[in-house]
Amino acid sequence: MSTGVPEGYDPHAFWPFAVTVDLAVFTVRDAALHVLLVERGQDPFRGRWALPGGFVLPRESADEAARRELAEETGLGPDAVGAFHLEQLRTYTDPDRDPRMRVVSVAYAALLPDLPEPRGGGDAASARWWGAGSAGPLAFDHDRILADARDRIGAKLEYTCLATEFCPAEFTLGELQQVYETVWGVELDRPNFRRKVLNAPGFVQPVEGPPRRTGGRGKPAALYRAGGATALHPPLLRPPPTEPSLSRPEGRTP
Amino acid sequence: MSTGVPEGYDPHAFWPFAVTVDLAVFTVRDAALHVLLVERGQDPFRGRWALPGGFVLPRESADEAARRELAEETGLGPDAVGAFHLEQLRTYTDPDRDPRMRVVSVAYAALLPDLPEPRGGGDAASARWWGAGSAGPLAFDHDRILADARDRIGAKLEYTCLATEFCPAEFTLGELQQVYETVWGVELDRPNFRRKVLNAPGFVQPVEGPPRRTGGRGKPAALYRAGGATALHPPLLRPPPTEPSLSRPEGRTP
DNA sequence: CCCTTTATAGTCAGAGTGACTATAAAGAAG
DNA sequence: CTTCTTTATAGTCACTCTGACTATAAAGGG
Repeated sequence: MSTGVPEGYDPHAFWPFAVTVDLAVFTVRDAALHVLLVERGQDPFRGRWALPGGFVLPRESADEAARRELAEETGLGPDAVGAFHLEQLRTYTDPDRDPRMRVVSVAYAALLPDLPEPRGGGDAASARWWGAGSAGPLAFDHDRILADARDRIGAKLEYTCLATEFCPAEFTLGELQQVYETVWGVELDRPNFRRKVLNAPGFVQPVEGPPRRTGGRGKPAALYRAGGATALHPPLLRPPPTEPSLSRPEGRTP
Repeated sequence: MSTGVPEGYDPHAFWPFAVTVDLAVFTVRDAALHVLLVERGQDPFRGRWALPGGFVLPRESADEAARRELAEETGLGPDAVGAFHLEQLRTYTDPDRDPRMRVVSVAYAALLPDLPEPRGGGDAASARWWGAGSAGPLAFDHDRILADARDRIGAKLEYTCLATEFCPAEFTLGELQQVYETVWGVELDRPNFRRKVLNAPGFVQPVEGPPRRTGGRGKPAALYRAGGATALHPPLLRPPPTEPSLSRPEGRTP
Protein backbone atom coordinates (compact mmCIF):
# COMPACT_ATOMS: atom_id res chain seq x y z
CA MET A 1 0.00 0.00 0.00
CA SER A 2 2.64 2.44 -1.03
CA THR A 3 1.87 3.32 -4.58
CA GLY A 4 -1.03 5.03 -6.21
CA VAL A 5 -2.70 5.52 -2.87
CA PRO A 6 -5.37 8.16 -3.00
CA GLU A 7 -4.83 10.62 -0.21
CA GLY A 8 -8.42 11.59 0.47
CA TYR A 9 -11.02 9.80 2.48
CA ASP A 10 -14.07 10.36 0.32
CA PRO A 11 -15.08 6.94 -0.97
CA HIS A 12 -16.32 8.39 -4.23
CA ALA A 13 -12.84 9.65 -4.96
CA PHE A 14 -11.70 6.06 -5.30
CA TRP A 15 -12.36 3.84 -8.25
CA PRO A 16 -15.72 2.31 -7.65
CA PHE A 17 -15.16 -1.42 -7.91
CA ALA A 18 -18.14 -3.60 -7.26
CA VAL A 19 -17.36 -6.76 -5.28
CA THR A 20 -19.43 -9.90 -5.63
CA VAL A 21 -19.27 -13.48 -4.49
CA ASP A 22 -19.91 -16.41 -6.81
CA LEU A 23 -20.61 -19.86 -5.45
CA ALA A 24 -19.82 -23.25 -6.92
CA VAL A 25 -22.17 -25.39 -4.84
CA PHE A 26 -21.48 -29.08 -5.31
CA THR A 27 -23.23 -32.24 -4.32
CA VAL A 28 -22.91 -35.89 -5.28
CA ARG A 29 -26.14 -37.37 -6.57
CA ASP A 30 -26.75 -40.56 -8.53
CA ALA A 31 -23.04 -41.21 -8.86
CA ALA A 32 -22.46 -37.88 -10.56
CA LEU A 33 -21.11 -34.55 -9.42
CA HIS A 34 -23.80 -31.89 -9.54
CA VAL A 35 -23.53 -28.13 -9.33
CA LEU A 36 -26.24 -25.60 -8.46
CA LEU A 37 -26.91 -23.09 -11.24
CA VAL A 38 -29.38 -20.25 -11.70
CA GLU A 39 -30.86 -18.96 -14.92
CA ARG A 40 -30.23 -15.29 -15.57
CA GLY A 41 -33.32 -13.21 -16.08
CA GLN A 42 -31.65 -10.09 -17.34
CA ASP A 43 -28.88 -8.91 -19.58
CA PRO A 44 -26.09 -9.49 -19.95
CA PHE A 45 -26.29 -13.22 -20.60
CA ARG A 46 -30.08 -13.27 -20.27
CA GLY A 47 -31.28 -16.85 -20.40
CA ARG A 48 -27.84 -18.29 -19.77
CA TRP A 49 -27.07 -20.28 -16.65
CA ALA A 50 -24.69 -18.94 -14.07
CA LEU A 51 -23.24 -19.69 -10.68
CA PRO A 52 -25.34 -18.26 -7.89
CA GLY A 53 -23.92 -15.20 -6.26
CA GLY A 54 -24.48 -11.60 -5.39
CA PHE A 55 -23.00 -8.39 -4.22
CA VAL A 56 -21.08 -8.06 -1.00
CA LEU A 57 -22.99 -5.66 1.22
CA PRO A 58 -21.28 -2.62 2.74
CA ARG A 59 -20.95 -4.08 6.22
CA GLU A 60 -20.27 -7.74 5.60
CA SER A 61 -17.21 -9.75 4.66
CA ALA A 62 -17.09 -11.88 1.56
CA ASP A 63 -17.34 -14.96 3.76
CA GLU A 64 -20.56 -13.65 5.26
CA ALA A 65 -21.90 -12.72 1.84
CA ALA A 66 -21.15 -16.21 0.54
CA ARG A 67 -22.87 -17.83 3.52
CA ARG A 68 -25.87 -15.55 3.05
CA GLU A 69 -26.12 -16.33 -0.64
CA LEU A 70 -25.83 -20.03 0.09
CA ALA A 71 -28.80 -19.80 2.44
CA GLU A 72 -30.83 -17.83 -0.09
CA GLU A 73 -30.13 -20.09 -3.04
CA THR A 74 -30.66 -23.37 -1.24
CA GLY A 75 -33.70 -22.15 0.66
CA LEU A 76 -32.34 -23.60 3.88
CA GLY A 77 -32.19 -21.79 7.16
CA PRO A 78 -29.00 -20.00 8.12
CA ASP A 79 -28.55 -22.53 10.91
CA ALA A 80 -28.51 -25.48 8.55
CA VAL A 81 -26.32 -23.66 6.05
CA GLY A 82 -23.80 -22.90 8.75
CA ALA A 83 -22.78 -26.54 8.94
CA PHE A 84 -21.86 -26.88 5.28
CA HIS A 85 -18.31 -26.64 4.10
CA LEU A 86 -17.68 -23.33 2.39
CA GLU A 87 -14.25 -22.16 1.37
CA GLN A 88 -12.83 -19.35 -0.64
CA LEU A 89 -11.45 -20.41 -4.00
CA ARG A 90 -9.82 -17.42 -5.61
CA THR A 91 -10.73 -14.00 -6.93
CA TYR A 92 -11.42 -13.14 -10.55
CA THR A 93 -10.53 -9.65 -11.60
CA ASP A 94 -10.36 -9.45 -15.38
CA PRO A 95 -11.41 -5.85 -16.16
CA ASP A 96 -13.79 -7.05 -18.88
CA ARG A 97 -15.33 -9.97 -17.07
CA ASP A 98 -18.59 -8.03 -16.66
CA PRO A 99 -19.45 -5.81 -19.63
CA ARG A 100 -21.43 -3.38 -17.47
CA MET A 101 -18.77 -2.19 -15.08
CA ARG A 102 -15.76 -3.16 -13.09
CA VAL A 103 -16.69 -6.15 -10.92
CA VAL A 104 -14.27 -8.33 -9.04
CA SER A 105 -15.69 -11.62 -7.86
CA VAL A 106 -14.55 -13.65 -4.89
CA ALA A 107 -15.36 -17.25 -5.78
CA TYR A 108 -16.30 -19.88 -3.21
CA ALA A 109 -16.82 -23.60 -3.30
CA ALA A 110 -19.51 -25.20 -1.15
CA LEU A 111 -19.96 -28.92 -0.49
CA LEU A 112 -23.40 -30.27 0.38
CA PRO A 113 -24.79 -33.72 1.01
CA ASP A 114 -27.53 -34.82 -1.33
CA LEU A 115 -30.49 -32.98 0.12
CA PRO A 116 -34.11 -34.09 -0.06
CA GLU A 117 -35.25 -30.62 -1.16
CA PRO A 118 -32.60 -29.27 -3.44
CA ARG A 119 -34.37 -26.32 -4.99
CA GLY A 120 -34.40 -23.25 -2.92
CA GLY A 121 -37.25 -21.13 -1.85
CA GLY A 122 -35.28 -17.95 -2.21
CA ASP A 123 -35.70 -15.40 -4.90
CA ALA A 124 -33.88 -17.69 -7.28
CA ALA A 125 -36.90 -19.56 -8.53
CA SER A 126 -34.99 -20.87 -11.51
CA ALA A 127 -32.24 -22.62 -9.57
CA ARG A 128 -31.57 -26.26 -10.30
CA TRP A 129 -28.86 -28.88 -10.07
CA TRP A 130 -26.87 -29.66 -13.19
CA GLY A 131 -24.50 -32.48 -13.85
CA ALA A 132 -21.15 -30.81 -13.47
CA GLY A 133 -20.01 -32.16 -16.81
CA SER A 134 -23.12 -31.28 -18.78
CA ALA A 135 -23.33 -27.65 -17.75
CA GLY A 136 -23.33 -25.71 -20.97
CA PRO A 137 -21.46 -22.47 -21.54
CA LEU A 138 -22.17 -20.36 -18.49
CA ALA A 139 -22.47 -16.62 -18.15
CA PHE A 140 -19.47 -14.37 -17.53
CA ASP A 141 -16.30 -16.32 -16.71
CA HIS A 142 -18.21 -18.88 -14.72
CA ASP A 143 -17.01 -21.79 -16.84
CA ARG A 144 -13.53 -21.07 -15.66
CA ILE A 145 -14.59 -20.59 -12.06
CA LEU A 146 -16.42 -23.91 -12.19
CA ALA A 147 -13.42 -25.68 -13.69
CA ASP A 148 -11.13 -24.19 -11.05
CA ALA A 149 -13.55 -25.24 -8.33
CA ARG A 150 -13.62 -28.83 -9.58
CA ASP A 151 -9.86 -28.93 -9.70
CA ARG A 152 -9.57 -27.62 -6.18
CA ILE A 153 -12.10 -30.02 -4.72
CA GLY A 154 -10.50 -32.97 -6.47
CA ALA A 155 -7.09 -32.00 -5.18
CA LYS A 156 -8.29 -31.46 -1.62
CA LEU A 157 -9.84 -34.91 -1.46
CA GLU A 158 -6.29 -36.22 -1.65
CA TYR A 159 -4.91 -34.67 1.50
CA THR A 160 -7.97 -33.70 3.56
CA CYS A 161 -10.99 -35.45 5.01
CA LEU A 162 -13.26 -33.22 2.94
CA ALA A 163 -15.10 -36.09 1.28
CA THR A 164 -17.30 -36.57 4.33
CA GLU A 165 -18.83 -33.16 3.63
CA PHE A 166 -20.61 -34.72 0.66
CA CYS A 167 -22.12 -37.41 2.89
CA PRO A 168 -25.03 -37.34 5.33
CA ALA A 169 -24.32 -37.47 9.04
CA GLU A 170 -24.11 -41.27 8.93
CA PHE A 171 -22.80 -43.01 5.89
CA THR A 172 -21.27 -46.24 4.68
CA LEU A 173 -17.77 -46.67 3.37
CA GLY A 174 -19.31 -47.49 0.01
CA GLU A 175 -20.95 -44.08 -0.08
CA LEU A 176 -17.71 -42.39 0.87
CA GLN A 177 -15.90 -44.28 -1.86
CA GLN A 178 -18.61 -43.20 -4.28
CA VAL A 179 -17.71 -39.59 -3.49
CA TYR A 180 -14.08 -40.14 -4.40
CA GLU A 181 -14.92 -42.04 -7.55
CA THR A 182 -17.41 -39.41 -8.65
CA VAL A 183 -15.23 -36.38 -8.06
CA TRP A 184 -12.11 -37.98 -9.50
CA GLY A 185 -13.84 -39.85 -12.30
CA VAL A 186 -12.00 -43.07 -11.55
CA GLU A 187 -12.77 -46.44 -10.02
CA LEU A 188 -11.09 -47.45 -6.79
CA ASP A 189 -10.44 -50.87 -5.35
CA ARG A 190 -12.91 -51.39 -2.55
CA PRO A 191 -10.78 -53.35 -0.05
CA ASN A 192 -7.86 -50.99 -0.50
CA PHE A 193 -10.05 -47.93 -0.05
CA ARG A 194 -11.51 -49.45 3.07
CA ARG A 195 -8.09 -50.22 4.52
CA LYS A 196 -6.83 -46.72 3.83
CA VAL A 197 -9.83 -44.93 5.34
CA LEU A 198 -10.02 -47.09 8.46
CA ASN A 199 -6.30 -46.75 9.13
CA ALA A 200 -6.34 -42.97 8.79
CA PRO A 201 -6.73 -41.67 12.36
CA GLY A 202 -9.77 -39.46 12.80
CA PHE A 203 -11.13 -39.81 9.29
CA VAL A 204 -14.22 -41.83 10.21
CA GLN A 205 -15.52 -43.36 13.41
CA PRO A 206 -17.92 -46.30 13.60
CA VAL A 207 -21.49 -45.77 14.73
CA GLU A 208 -22.60 -47.93 17.65
CA GLY A 209 -25.73 -50.01 17.50
CA PRO A 210 -27.26 -51.93 14.61
CA PRO A 211 -24.57 -51.69 11.96
CA ARG A 212 -26.78 -51.99 8.96
CA ARG A 213 -28.01 -49.97 6.09
CA THR A 214 -30.66 -51.50 3.91
CA GLY A 215 -32.16 -50.27 0.68
CA GLY A 216 -30.08 -51.95 -1.93
CA ARG A 217 -29.13 -55.50 -2.61
CA GLY A 218 -26.19 -57.10 -0.93
CA LYS A 219 -24.88 -57.36 2.58
CA PRO A 220 -25.79 -54.44 4.84
CA ALA A 221 -22.91 -52.07 5.48
CA ALA A 222 -21.69 -50.62 8.73
CA LEU A 223 -22.34 -46.95 9.37
CA TYR A 224 -19.73 -44.34 10.15
CA ARG A 225 -19.58 -40.71 11.17
CA ALA A 226 -17.01 -38.14 10.18
CA GLY A 227 -14.08 -38.15 12.59
CA GLY A 228 -12.51 -35.07 14.03
CA ALA A 229 -9.57 -34.92 11.67
CA THR A 230 -9.42 -32.50 8.77
CA ALA A 231 -6.03 -33.41 7.32
CA LEU A 232 -5.19 -36.78 5.81
CA HIS A 233 -1.58 -37.76 6.42
CA PRO A 234 -0.28 -39.50 4.43
CA PRO A 235 -2.61 -38.45 1.65
CA LEU A 236 -4.93 -40.65 -0.37
CA LEU A 237 -3.44 -40.06 -3.79
CA ARG A 238 -5.55 -40.47 -6.87
CA PRO A 239 -4.10 -42.71 -9.54
CA PRO A 240 -1.78 -40.63 -11.74
CA PRO A 241 -3.32 -39.75 -15.10
CA THR A 242 -1.58 -42.43 -17.19
CA GLU A 243 0.80 -40.30 -19.21
CA PRO A 244 0.58 -41.31 -22.86
CA SER A 245 4.16 -40.44 -23.81
CA LEU A 246 6.83 -41.43 -21.36
CA SER A 247 8.40 -44.61 -20.16
CA ARG A 248 6.92 -47.74 -21.64
CA PRO A 249 9.30 -50.34 -20.27
CA GLU A 250 7.94 -53.07 -22.53
CA GLY A 251 10.19 -55.34 -24.48
CA ARG A 252 12.20 -56.85 -21.66
CA THR A 253 11.51 -60.54 -21.84
CA PRO A 254 12.39 -62.48 -18.73
CA MET B 1 -25.87 -12.60 -9.06
CA SER B 2 -29.47 -12.67 -8.13
CA THR B 3 -29.75 -10.74 -4.90
CA GLY B 4 -29.04 -7.22 -4.00
CA VAL B 5 -28.05 -6.44 -7.54
CA PRO B 6 -28.26 -2.78 -8.33
CA GLU B 7 -30.21 -2.29 -11.50
CA GLY B 8 -28.51 0.81 -12.79
CA TYR B 9 -25.28 1.15 -14.68
CA ASP B 10 -23.84 4.22 -13.02
CA PRO B 11 -20.73 3.09 -11.20
CA HIS B 12 -21.27 5.62 -8.44
CA ALA B 13 -24.57 4.01 -7.65
CA PHE B 14 -22.69 0.94 -6.48
CA TRP B 15 -20.86 0.65 -3.23
CA PRO B 16 -17.43 2.01 -3.88
CA PHE B 17 -15.09 -0.73 -2.78
CA ALA B 18 -11.42 -0.08 -3.23
CA VAL B 19 -9.44 -3.10 -4.40
CA THR B 20 -5.78 -3.52 -3.60
CA VAL B 21 -3.14 -6.18 -3.96
CA ASP B 22 -0.77 -7.10 -1.13
CA LEU B 23 2.38 -9.08 -1.79
CA ALA B 24 4.20 -11.52 0.43
CA VAL B 25 7.56 -11.59 -1.36
CA PHE B 26 9.77 -14.39 -0.05
CA THR B 27 13.37 -15.33 -0.51
CA VAL B 28 15.76 -17.71 1.23
CA ARG B 29 18.88 -16.00 2.50
CA ASP B 30 21.43 -17.19 5.01
CA ALA B 31 19.41 -20.28 5.83
CA ALA B 32 16.40 -18.21 6.84
CA LEU B 33 13.15 -17.31 5.15
CA HIS B 34 12.97 -13.58 4.45
CA VAL B 35 10.03 -11.42 3.46
CA LEU B 36 10.08 -8.00 1.84
CA LEU B 37 8.41 -5.30 3.95
CA VAL B 38 7.93 -1.56 3.57
CA GLU B 39 7.66 1.03 6.30
CA ARG B 40 4.48 3.06 6.21
CA GLY B 41 4.98 6.79 5.98
CA GLN B 42 1.43 7.83 6.72
CA ASP B 43 -1.50 7.01 8.91
CA PRO B 44 -2.99 4.65 9.65
CA PHE B 45 -0.17 2.54 11.03
CA ARG B 46 2.43 5.22 10.39
CA GLY B 47 5.87 3.85 11.12
CA ARG B 48 4.69 0.25 11.13
CA TRP B 49 5.93 -2.25 8.60
CA ALA B 50 3.59 -3.69 6.03
CA LEU B 51 3.50 -5.93 3.02
CA PRO B 52 4.12 -4.05 -0.19
CA GLY B 53 1.07 -3.48 -2.31
CA GLY B 54 -1.13 -0.93 -3.94
CA PHE B 55 -4.39 -0.22 -5.62
CA VAL B 56 -5.60 -2.08 -8.66
CA LEU B 57 -5.89 0.39 -11.49
CA PRO B 58 -9.12 0.78 -13.43
CA ARG B 59 -7.97 -1.15 -16.48
CA GLU B 60 -5.74 -3.86 -15.05
CA SER B 61 -6.39 -7.20 -13.46
CA ALA B 62 -5.20 -8.02 -9.98
CA ASP B 63 -2.53 -10.28 -11.48
CA GLU B 64 -1.21 -7.37 -13.51
CA ALA B 65 -1.33 -5.08 -10.52
CA ALA B 66 0.62 -7.59 -8.45
CA ARG B 67 3.26 -8.00 -11.14
CA ARG B 68 3.55 -4.22 -11.47
CA GLU B 69 3.92 -3.76 -7.73
CA LEU B 70 6.53 -6.49 -7.62
CA ALA B 71 8.58 -4.65 -10.23
CA GLU B 72 8.23 -1.36 -8.38
CA GLU B 73 9.14 -2.72 -4.98
CA THR B 74 12.09 -4.80 -6.09
CA GLY B 75 13.40 -2.16 -8.48
CA LEU B 76 13.88 -4.78 -11.17
CA GLY B 77 12.75 -4.40 -14.73
CA PRO B 78 9.39 -5.83 -15.75
CA ASP B 79 11.24 -8.38 -17.89
CA ALA B 80 13.16 -9.80 -14.95
CA VAL B 81 10.12 -9.73 -12.72
CA GLY B 82 8.12 -11.66 -15.27
CA ALA B 83 10.16 -14.79 -14.58
CA PHE B 84 9.43 -14.91 -10.88
CA HIS B 85 6.77 -17.12 -9.43
CA LEU B 86 3.73 -15.11 -8.41
CA GLU B 87 0.48 -16.68 -7.35
CA GLN B 88 -2.74 -15.51 -5.85
CA LEU B 89 -3.21 -16.50 -2.25
CA ARG B 90 -6.65 -15.43 -1.14
CA THR B 91 -8.69 -12.28 -0.67
CA TYR B 92 -9.21 -10.47 2.61
CA THR B 93 -12.48 -8.67 2.98
CA ASP B 94 -13.10 -7.86 6.64
CA PRO B 95 -15.13 -4.62 6.56
CA ASP B 96 -12.90 -3.07 9.20
CA ARG B 97 -9.54 -4.19 7.92
CA ASP B 98 -8.76 -0.63 6.81
CA PRO B 99 -10.09 2.08 9.15
CA ARG B 100 -10.35 4.64 6.36
CA MET B 101 -12.76 2.95 4.03
CA ARG B 102 -13.88 -0.33 2.58
CA VAL B 103 -10.88 -2.01 1.02
CA VAL B 104 -10.69 -5.60 -0.14
CA SER B 105 -7.22 -6.90 -0.72
CA VAL B 106 -6.20 -9.68 -3.07
CA ALA B 107 -3.09 -11.20 -1.53
CA TYR B 108 -0.29 -12.74 -3.57
CA ALA B 109 2.81 -14.72 -2.75
CA ALA B 110 6.00 -14.22 -4.75
CA LEU B 111 9.10 -16.42 -4.65
CA LEU B 112 12.48 -14.92 -5.51
CA PRO B 113 16.02 -16.25 -5.52
CA ASP B 114 18.43 -14.44 -3.26
CA LEU B 115 19.18 -11.36 -5.34
CA PRO B 116 22.43 -9.39 -5.24
CA GLU B 117 20.54 -6.10 -4.99
CA PRO B 118 17.51 -6.70 -2.81
CA ARG B 119 16.35 -3.17 -2.13
CA GLY B 120 14.32 -1.62 -4.85
CA GLY B 121 14.76 1.65 -6.57
CA GLY B 122 11.05 2.29 -6.70
CA ASP B 123 9.19 4.79 -4.64
CA ALA B 124 9.43 2.45 -1.67
CA ALA B 125 12.72 3.75 -0.35
CA SER B 126 12.15 2.12 3.00
CA ALA B 127 11.80 -1.42 1.73
CA ARG B 128 13.94 -4.11 3.27
CA TRP B 129 14.09 -7.83 3.86
CA TRP B 130 13.04 -9.15 7.23
CA GLY B 131 13.48 -12.54 8.70
CA ALA B 132 10.04 -14.04 8.30
CA GLY B 133 9.94 -15.03 11.94
CA SER B 134 11.18 -11.77 13.37
CA ALA B 135 8.75 -9.51 11.57
CA GLY B 136 7.01 -7.58 14.30
CA PRO B 137 3.31 -6.76 14.35
CA LEU B 138 2.53 -5.53 10.88
CA ALA B 139 0.01 -2.96 9.72
CA PHE B 140 -3.59 -3.88 8.92
CA ASP B 141 -4.20 -7.63 8.82
CA HIS B 142 -0.84 -8.28 7.25
CA ASP B 143 0.30 -10.58 10.04
CA ARG B 144 -2.46 -12.95 9.06
CA ILE B 145 -1.74 -12.61 5.36
CA LEU B 146 1.91 -13.35 6.02
CA ALA B 147 1.07 -16.38 8.12
CA ASP B 148 -1.30 -17.68 5.46
CA ALA B 149 1.34 -17.14 2.81
CA ARG B 150 3.93 -19.12 4.77
CA ASP B 151 1.47 -21.95 5.27
CA ARG B 152 0.64 -22.04 1.59
CA ILE B 153 4.25 -22.02 0.44
CA GLY B 154 5.19 -24.73 2.90
CA ALA B 155 2.31 -26.90 1.76
CA LYS B 156 3.05 -26.41 -1.92
CA LEU B 157 6.65 -27.51 -1.48
CA GLU B 158 5.26 -30.92 -0.69
CA TYR B 159 3.50 -31.62 -3.94
CA THR B 160 5.02 -29.18 -6.45
CA CYS B 161 8.47 -28.37 -7.78
CA LEU B 162 8.13 -24.84 -6.47
CA ALA B 163 11.31 -24.97 -4.39
CA THR B 164 13.44 -24.29 -7.46
CA GLU B 165 11.87 -20.81 -7.64
CA PHE B 166 13.92 -19.89 -4.59
CA CYS B 167 17.13 -20.96 -6.33
CA PRO B 168 19.23 -19.27 -9.01
CA ALA B 169 19.24 -20.69 -12.53
CA GLU B 170 21.91 -23.23 -11.57
CA PHE B 171 22.01 -24.68 -8.12
CA THR B 172 23.25 -27.63 -6.13
CA LEU B 173 21.11 -30.20 -4.42
CA GLY B 174 22.41 -28.88 -1.13
CA GLU B 175 20.99 -25.47 -1.91
CA LEU B 176 17.68 -26.99 -2.90
CA GLN B 177 17.60 -28.96 0.33
CA GLN B 178 18.37 -25.75 2.20
CA VAL B 179 15.17 -24.27 0.75
CA TYR B 180 13.07 -27.12 2.08
CA GLU B 181 14.72 -27.06 5.48
CA THR B 182 14.34 -23.31 5.78
CA VAL B 183 10.72 -23.09 4.74
CA TRP B 184 9.68 -26.12 6.78
CA GLY B 185 11.94 -25.44 9.72
CA VAL B 186 13.14 -29.03 9.87
CA GLU B 187 16.29 -30.93 9.03
CA LEU B 188 16.23 -33.49 6.25
CA ASP B 189 18.46 -36.46 5.64
CA ARG B 190 20.78 -35.56 2.78
CA PRO B 191 21.05 -38.92 0.99
CA ASN B 192 17.31 -39.48 1.18
CA PHE B 193 16.56 -36.00 -0.12
CA ARG B 194 18.96 -36.55 -2.98
CA ARG B 195 17.40 -39.87 -3.89
CA LYS B 196 13.91 -38.41 -3.85
CA VAL B 197 14.73 -35.37 -5.97
CA LEU B 198 16.76 -37.27 -8.56
CA ASN B 199 14.10 -39.95 -8.93
CA ALA B 200 11.30 -37.42 -9.41
CA PRO B 201 10.96 -37.06 -13.19
CA GLY B 202 11.38 -33.49 -14.38
CA PHE B 203 12.20 -31.95 -11.02
CA VAL B 204 15.86 -31.16 -11.78
CA GLN B 205 18.17 -31.86 -14.70
CA PRO B 206 21.96 -32.03 -14.46
CA VAL B 207 24.06 -29.28 -15.99
CA GLU B 208 26.68 -30.43 -18.47
CA GLY B 209 30.29 -29.43 -18.17
CA PRO B 210 32.43 -28.90 -15.09
CA PRO B 211 30.20 -30.17 -12.32
CA ARG B 212 31.56 -28.09 -9.55
CA ARG B 213 30.61 -25.29 -7.30
CA THR B 214 33.26 -23.86 -5.06
CA GLY B 215 33.03 -21.31 -2.35
CA GLY B 216 32.66 -23.36 0.78
CA ARG B 217 34.63 -26.18 2.22
CA GLY B 218 34.00 -29.72 1.20
CA LYS B 219 33.67 -31.60 -2.03
CA PRO B 220 32.32 -29.55 -4.92
CA ALA B 221 28.73 -30.30 -5.79
CA ALA B 222 27.16 -30.97 -9.15
CA LEU B 223 24.95 -28.28 -10.62
CA TYR B 224 21.37 -28.69 -11.70
CA ARG B 225 18.70 -26.69 -13.44
CA ALA B 226 14.98 -26.75 -12.79
CA GLY B 227 13.29 -29.44 -14.85
CA GLY B 228 10.11 -28.93 -16.76
CA ALA B 229 7.79 -30.53 -14.24
CA THR B 230 5.61 -28.48 -11.93
CA ALA B 231 3.89 -31.24 -9.97
CA LEU B 232 5.66 -33.70 -7.72
CA HIS B 233 4.06 -37.11 -7.79
CA PRO B 234 4.29 -38.77 -5.37
CA PRO B 235 4.78 -35.78 -3.09
CA LEU B 236 7.75 -35.03 -0.89
CA LEU B 237 5.97 -35.05 2.45
CA ARG B 238 7.39 -33.11 5.34
CA PRO B 239 7.81 -35.08 8.56
CA PRO B 240 4.53 -34.99 10.47
CA PRO B 241 4.61 -32.55 13.39
CA THR B 242 5.20 -35.11 16.16
CA GLU B 243 1.78 -34.98 17.77
CA PRO B 244 2.23 -34.70 21.49
CA SER B 245 -0.98 -36.40 22.56
CA LEU B 246 -4.49 -37.28 21.66
CA SER B 247 -5.93 -37.96 18.27
CA ARG B 248 -6.50 -34.49 16.98
CA PRO B 249 -4.56 -34.23 13.76
CA GLU B 250 -4.58 -30.51 13.26
CA GLY B 251 -5.93 -29.20 10.02
CA ARG B 252 -5.09 -26.34 7.81
CA THR B 253 -7.46 -24.79 5.34
CA PRO B 254 -5.40 -23.36 2.56
C1' DC C 1 -32.45 -72.87 -4.03
C1' DC C 2 -29.10 -70.81 -6.78
C1' DC C 3 -27.32 -66.52 -8.42
C1' DT C 4 -26.14 -61.84 -8.15
C1' DT C 5 -24.73 -58.05 -5.42
C1' DT C 6 -22.41 -55.72 -1.86
C1' DA C 7 -19.54 -55.84 2.42
C1' DT C 8 -15.69 -57.45 4.83
C1' DA C 9 -11.25 -60.04 5.70
C1' DG C 10 -6.98 -61.32 4.20
C1' DT C 11 -2.60 -62.29 1.22
C1' DC C 12 1.44 -61.00 -1.40
C1' DA C 13 4.81 -58.52 -4.12
C1' DG C 14 6.77 -54.17 -5.20
C1' DA C 15 7.52 -49.24 -4.58
C1' DG C 16 8.87 -45.72 -1.48
C1' DT C 17 10.85 -44.06 2.65
C1' DG C 18 13.54 -43.38 7.14
C1' DA C 19 17.70 -44.46 9.37
C1' DC C 20 22.06 -45.49 8.71
C1' DT C 21 27.05 -46.59 6.94
C1' DA C 22 30.72 -45.83 3.69
C1' DT C 23 33.56 -43.46 0.39
C1' DA C 24 35.24 -39.26 -2.28
C1' DA C 25 36.95 -34.67 -2.74
C1' DA C 26 37.67 -30.29 -1.36
C1' DG C 27 39.72 -26.56 2.22
C1' DA C 28 41.67 -25.70 6.93
C1' DA C 29 44.81 -26.76 10.65
C1' DG C 30 49.04 -28.57 12.23
C1' DC D 1 52.77 -32.83 3.58
C1' DT D 2 49.67 -34.89 6.74
C1' DT D 3 45.57 -34.85 9.22
C1' DC D 4 41.15 -33.14 10.31
C1' DT D 5 36.87 -31.22 9.10
C1' DT D 6 33.35 -30.49 5.90
C1' DT D 7 30.39 -31.45 2.20
C1' DA D 8 28.96 -34.54 -1.69
C1' DT D 9 27.79 -38.93 -3.29
C1' DA D 10 26.88 -44.05 -3.17
C1' DG D 11 24.77 -47.73 -1.10
C1' DT D 12 22.32 -50.91 2.47
C1' DC D 13 18.41 -52.56 5.17
C1' DA D 14 14.12 -52.81 7.40
C1' DC D 15 9.70 -51.12 7.56
C1' DT D 16 5.40 -49.06 5.74
C1' DC D 17 2.22 -48.28 2.40
C1' DT D 18 0.01 -49.47 -1.72
C1' DG D 19 -1.93 -51.98 -5.86
C1' DA D 20 -3.69 -56.24 -7.33
C1' DC D 21 -5.90 -60.01 -6.05
C1' DT D 22 -8.57 -64.01 -3.56
C1' DA D 23 -11.89 -65.53 -0.21
C1' DT D 24 -15.87 -65.42 2.78
C1' DA D 25 -20.33 -63.37 4.67
C1' DA D 26 -24.89 -61.59 4.24
C1' DA D 27 -28.47 -59.63 1.97
C1' DG D 28 -32.29 -59.71 -2.18
C1' DG D 29 -34.15 -61.52 -6.77
C1' DG D 30 -35.21 -65.02 -10.02
